[in-house]
Amino acid sequence: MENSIRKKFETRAGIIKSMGHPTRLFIVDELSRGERCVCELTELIGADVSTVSKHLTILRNAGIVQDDKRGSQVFYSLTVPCVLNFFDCVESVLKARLSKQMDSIG
Amino acid sequence: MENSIRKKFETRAGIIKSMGHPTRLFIVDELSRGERCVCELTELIGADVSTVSKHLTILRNAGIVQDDKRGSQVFYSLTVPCVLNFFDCVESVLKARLSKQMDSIG
DNA sequence: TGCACATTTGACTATATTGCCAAATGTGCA
DNA sequence: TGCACATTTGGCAATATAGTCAAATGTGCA
Repeated sequence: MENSIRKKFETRAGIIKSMGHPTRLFIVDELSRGERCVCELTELIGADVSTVSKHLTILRNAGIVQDDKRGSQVFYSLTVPCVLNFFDCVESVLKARLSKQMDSIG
Repeated sequence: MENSIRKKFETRAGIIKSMGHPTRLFIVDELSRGERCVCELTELIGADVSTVSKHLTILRNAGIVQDDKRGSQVFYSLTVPCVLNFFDCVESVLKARLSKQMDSIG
């Protein structure tokens, strides 16, 4: 694969990869219903704040979320709504997976 | 996070994660133009066949691609066309990232 | 059967990711 | 200033992932 092509796919894969983690996908899902501060997300996820913060950093670096510091809190929100389409497609994949399973059982 | 919720996001993140690798994203892109055998993909990617085969296994297990063995060759194709929407959204994210950069430069 | 070709699998090393704790940083307020 | 709270960062151990080579498997054909 030519180098500029490889770079192109590295950049794009990086964006997708940032959502390829259960906690981060949960965050995206949660932010689809509005902005949330780190403390709210931490409460919902039930992990260490530092862990949540790092996941948010990964999503921010990818460009999936943006942060808004207000007072001592930091509110995160989605930068681009289209990431929600991922969920629909993932459901299609799951559906296709199931019908394949059915076929194999007969 | 409750256990059934965690599992739900693990399953879905796994599907997304399978596309979060440059080579695998390239494969998805290439398959959007029709089925390809392992040898063709290997040629295009320029990596070891075994590496390509393993990437294809990951995509197959995720449910993104399906294989069709014909003779001594194995042809891969997309199971669900909607994964191509990912590309459009990724471009939006890149665009948003760029305009943010512009803003920060002023 | 035996050979050429296509693909997968196993074993291994190198590298990357994750999560936790502790410490640092930043903010508002008494 | 000093304290409480929110968040980020650094360091570290456990785990997961990626790539390579060698070997195994499967197919078609002479």
